Amino acid sequence: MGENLRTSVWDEGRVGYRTNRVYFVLFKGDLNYSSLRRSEAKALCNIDYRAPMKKPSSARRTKRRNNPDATKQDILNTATEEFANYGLSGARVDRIAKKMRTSKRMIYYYFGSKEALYRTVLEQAYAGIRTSEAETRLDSASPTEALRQLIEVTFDYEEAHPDFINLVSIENLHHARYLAKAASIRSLNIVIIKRLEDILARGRAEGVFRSDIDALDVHMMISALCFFRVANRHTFNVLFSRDLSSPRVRTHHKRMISEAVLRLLAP
Amino acid sequence: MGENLRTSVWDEGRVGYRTNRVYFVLFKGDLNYSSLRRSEAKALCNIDYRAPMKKPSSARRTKRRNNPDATKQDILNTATEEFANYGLSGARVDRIAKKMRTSKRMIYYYFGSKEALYRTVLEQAYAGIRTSEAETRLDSASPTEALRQLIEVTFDYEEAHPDFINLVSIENLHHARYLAKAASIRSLNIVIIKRLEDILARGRAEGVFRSDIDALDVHMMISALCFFRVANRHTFNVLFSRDLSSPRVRTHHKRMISEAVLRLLAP
DNA sequence: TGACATACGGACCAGATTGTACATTGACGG
DNA sequence: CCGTCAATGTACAATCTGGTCCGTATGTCA
Repeated sequence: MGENLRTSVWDEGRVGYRTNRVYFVLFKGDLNYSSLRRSEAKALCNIDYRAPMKKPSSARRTKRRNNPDATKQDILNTATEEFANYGLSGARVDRIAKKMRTSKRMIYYYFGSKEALYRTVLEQAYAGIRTSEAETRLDSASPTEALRQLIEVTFDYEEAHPDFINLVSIENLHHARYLAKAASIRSLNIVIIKRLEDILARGRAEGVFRSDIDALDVHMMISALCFFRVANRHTFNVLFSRDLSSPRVRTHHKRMISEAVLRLLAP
Repeated sequence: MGENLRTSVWDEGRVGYRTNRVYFVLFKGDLNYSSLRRSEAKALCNIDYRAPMKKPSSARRTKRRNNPDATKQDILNTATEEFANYGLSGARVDRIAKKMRTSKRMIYYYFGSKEALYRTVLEQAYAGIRTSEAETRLDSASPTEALRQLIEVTFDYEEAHPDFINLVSIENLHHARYLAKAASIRSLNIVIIKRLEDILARGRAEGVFRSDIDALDVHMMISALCFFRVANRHTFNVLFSRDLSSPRVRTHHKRMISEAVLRLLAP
């Protein structure tokens, strides 16, 4: 390569960091070309290489406070919003960095890569809904009332967390590849199924629920009805001019969904 | 620009199309830089500009067949798959080009930009499902039977077209921004609502349907239940180990969904 | 107080990706 | 045949973007 290469740099030209000059090189002998790194250029051209290094803009330079936990959570919160809005490929690390109080460097310091950050965001989001469900107590009531309460909790949570809904949609577009790597999530989700099974068993014993529809079916049905309203509200609104997030519609649908599930479960 | 610019080209250098040489330029006076176009370089440097032109690799050079319509449709089909699998930002124009029988150039020739291509793909996909629905005749039967048939048609179509489902999810992540630009789509979708209204009206007249749930509610419910099974099958499978696309589950759910809607509508 | 590990900032690199410049080739009317 | 224009192929160019280099600051423990 060396002998096939010739370089030329302007008079008074310094090839270096933040200089006003830009240099270019020519190759002979093949179709490929490439610009040189500064270090290569330095060696090849024997240029005075002085990195000017900015003066730290003295004025508005607040004292740095080390706070690893806050930094980490700041990154996660900002990233959740970014990934939920733009997807994994659409999300921009630079944009996350700009919105944070810290720098892009820290994303890589704490999470290693964009993909790893996405995975962490996903895990945190799933943990959110499941622990929220787990915290609501509803054992006392009748099976019918317990089920209605469970439905309403799901409805309310999904209404209140469109970011989570988006993340689930996005993850499905990825064939749940990243979710599959988060083993912890699975055990969290078993809980809600166990709970549903419990309610269903009680209802069947009392003769108020049929037995050819199992807990997973019911969970799917509840999820489907609640999820769609949030996930697809934009296309629905564009196509049919009905705003699914308006209070009136929300109240109506909340009752309707409960009723649909309960009616279906009647023997 | 002219006076701030100095150029240099190698001895015996021809700056031109497919030449072995590459030229570089230096700017003075500001931080920006840019390489020159060939044509600019030609003018500025007074270089002998002779485009060498590749010899057409004689051997495997099949005769070109002009076929604009086929080319266009080839692009659209390939792009549909790509966008459905990767989303708008995740899709790669180069990857589409590679899968096609034609070149990337043609995408820009016919569609202008990646985004415009996406918009066309979206319109075509929506047109697909609505015309498919419009083609099924189901006026003869009783309201209950007509509704059941409509549900099953929707169910079957969405099962058979996961690409369409993905595109809808993707479009919702974009807040339906691109769908909103496709005015034609809206009128297509009104048709199915009109049809539902018709069935509901007949059913109410016969006293078999309640009247506090309207066509849009019913459409949402049907869509939600059918859509979720396809859209969220991956996360569902990972979390609960139930394959929603298996024939057994499909049959079960198809019946269950019809029943859920019909039971809800009963007075 | 000073050494060491952890936390941090910002320029900048390298490769990926969209889009374009510029050429040739095919089809078709005259 | 020949001019013209739509259709097509190839090699770039411009830019965007994930990720890293290298240097500095902060805290803490002996």
